[in-house]
Amino acid sequence: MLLREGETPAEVATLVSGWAFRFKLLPDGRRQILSFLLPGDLIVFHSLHEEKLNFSVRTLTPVQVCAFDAAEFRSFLFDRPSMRRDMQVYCAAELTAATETITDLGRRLAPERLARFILVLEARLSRRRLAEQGVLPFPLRQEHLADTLGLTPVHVSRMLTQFRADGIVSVARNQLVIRNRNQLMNLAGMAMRS
Amino acid sequence: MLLREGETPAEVATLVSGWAFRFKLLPDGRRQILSFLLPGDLIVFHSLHEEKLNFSVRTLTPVQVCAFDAAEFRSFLFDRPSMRRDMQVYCAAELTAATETITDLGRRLAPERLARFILVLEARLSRRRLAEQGVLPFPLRQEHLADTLGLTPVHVSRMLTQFRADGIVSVARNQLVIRNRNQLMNLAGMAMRS
DNA sequence: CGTTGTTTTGAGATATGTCAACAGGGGTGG
DNA sequence: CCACCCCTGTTGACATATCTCAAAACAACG
Repeated sequence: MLLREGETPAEVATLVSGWAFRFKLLPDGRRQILSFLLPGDLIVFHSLHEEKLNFSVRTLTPVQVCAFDAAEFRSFLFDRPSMRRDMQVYCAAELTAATETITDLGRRLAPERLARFILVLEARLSRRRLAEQGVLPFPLRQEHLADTLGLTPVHVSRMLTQFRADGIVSVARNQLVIRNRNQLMNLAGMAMRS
Repeated sequence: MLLREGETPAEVATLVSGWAFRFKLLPDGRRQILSFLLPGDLIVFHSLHEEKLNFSVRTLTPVQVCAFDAAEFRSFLFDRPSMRRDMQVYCAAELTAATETITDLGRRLAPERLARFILVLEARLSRRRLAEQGVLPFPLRQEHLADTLGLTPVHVSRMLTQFRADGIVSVARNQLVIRNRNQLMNLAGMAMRS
């Protein structure tokens, strides 16, 4: 466990290696995973300018982080125009991602959500050269998928076995392979317009 | 209709009076409302630093807007430290709101979602002195509620009549009154500690 | 090899969706 | 001022996606 909702961390950190995820816990134990953090991501970016963290963060694999003093980091950002620009872009990107997630959870069915999740994860990993040719590292348990997609672990299991049966993906321990990208994109409602 | 997804608006605007909402439309017609814009809100804040808008915006009531040249506005922001700070705070707030919405859609049942929606709407309106004592202007049709909460209009209707029957709220044309705040907060899972 | 944590499978339950008919309200035109 | 109409909301019967519970099969791991 890296950070707990409600804290005011004195440090800001960057994920150097490994995976983590941001999530919220409801009083009755339900959990919603907000996003996964990959190498290169700023860990508390989302609450950089809030009093208190409004989510928790937890590691998924062993990680290496690189920490900065929070106040120092903020003023550093504040003073450097190029950094400032970067942060704004980063912020816009996060808002865009959140927007997509909201649409997924509010208006898409389970198989659609799963398909999109896989595709956007692959895209993020590819950009970092962590995935090639539809082969991605995949440290998530089905419970993580469930808590990300707003589903139940058993329903995730059923959909994954369905996906496998249809030859769309294969997922072994810690590795996911996209076997039929067309079909996956169809399911995701991402038609290829040439 | 104010703005369409995919556009690159040359102007940035502030909502002076009236209500609008941001939403995404899926190819098959499903719609997800992302947020409502109230007087004082920046209309394209969420895509201020993106190439293209990744959502559409539409008015809910007649509105007055105050427009600025986008490029000018950006450099204005960029140069003024106090403005910059404001934007960062605004951005953090939006991210926090998005986080809540994701949790609502992913992990809460319909009545919970509805209760919370009403309460956070009231809070936003109160801060602007647009609501007093649990009486709020309410220009939404049930279809808007449905598209916000990831539900169906008929299910929203059922829940609202239930809420009314339980004496929790009453909603007439364009006005919603919170009649039993305790019960509403319970439903919302916002227990009052102390 | 046991043990513990994860995934799979099945049967049955439930929240929410669909379809369709009806009711009310408020505008519009005659 | 009335009659009509369209839009929105309501209600009922039924359909379905997803959940729950529980057991069994697997996998990882000491």
